[in-house]
Amino acid sequence: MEAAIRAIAEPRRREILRLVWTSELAAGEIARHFEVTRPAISQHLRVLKEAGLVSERRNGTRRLYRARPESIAQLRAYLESYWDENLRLLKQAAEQEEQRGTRRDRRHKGN
Amino acid sequence: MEAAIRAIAEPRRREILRLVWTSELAAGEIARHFEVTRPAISQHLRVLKEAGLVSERRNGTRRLYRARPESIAQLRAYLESYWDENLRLLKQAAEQEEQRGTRRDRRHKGN
DNA sequence: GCCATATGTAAGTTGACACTTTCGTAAGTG
DNA sequence: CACTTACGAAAGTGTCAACTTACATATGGC
Repeated sequence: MEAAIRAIAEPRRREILRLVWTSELAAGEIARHFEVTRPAISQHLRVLKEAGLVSERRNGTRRLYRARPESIAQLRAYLESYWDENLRLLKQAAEQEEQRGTRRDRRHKGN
Repeated sequence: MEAAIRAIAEPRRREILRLVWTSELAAGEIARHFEVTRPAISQHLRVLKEAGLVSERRNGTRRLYRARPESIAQLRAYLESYWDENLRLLKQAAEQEEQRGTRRDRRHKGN
């Protein structure tokens, strides 16, 4: 999961991921979309693969890559839970604040 | 935006962000939650601040940090649109595939 | 078997980055 | 005005990451 976040933090990898989202593409075809050298893309593909975000399939001399929807969904869910958990904490804090407010007059007035 | 993604790709910064999500905290208080030195946290705070994810307010000798919900929401929206846009492309591709399928018998039979 | 095609791997370079230790500085406290 | 507290800034270090240029490897066609 940690690897997945780091993987998509790199803009080029987000683009690659988008490319193989809808169709299986060979490494060379992917590389043709960019201005960097092919090995550079190869390395990005490895990062994406090790993060579980893409799958690789060999066909003849070519290697076909495609996005793995489940792992992507997992990553997405992780981030969602991050935002949501924090939002929950925020709400909770607000409620406790309110609680303290309504209870204030019950405390003995010192303090 | 790019800066924001890179900012939250770092686990420690995600933790910091979570800490200041619900309450404004001084740099020192934040640092106390971690095992690294205070300057290290100070640097993380700067990254978060430059990414717009936290705001800084000075009060006496202290600097109080707190999460900026709007920018966080923006980041979240950016990621959402990334997933959604891709999902849309995926659906579209599937539909076109289906289109091609139903139209196949209308094409003159060669090929 | 020979040659082209498609691709990963290795090694080296450069820059970024997460840290540390040291120093500077501004605000409170006696 | 010293002294402490709360910080960021500067400078140095080790590691990692995104590249590049070779090179190795596997498949397919002739």
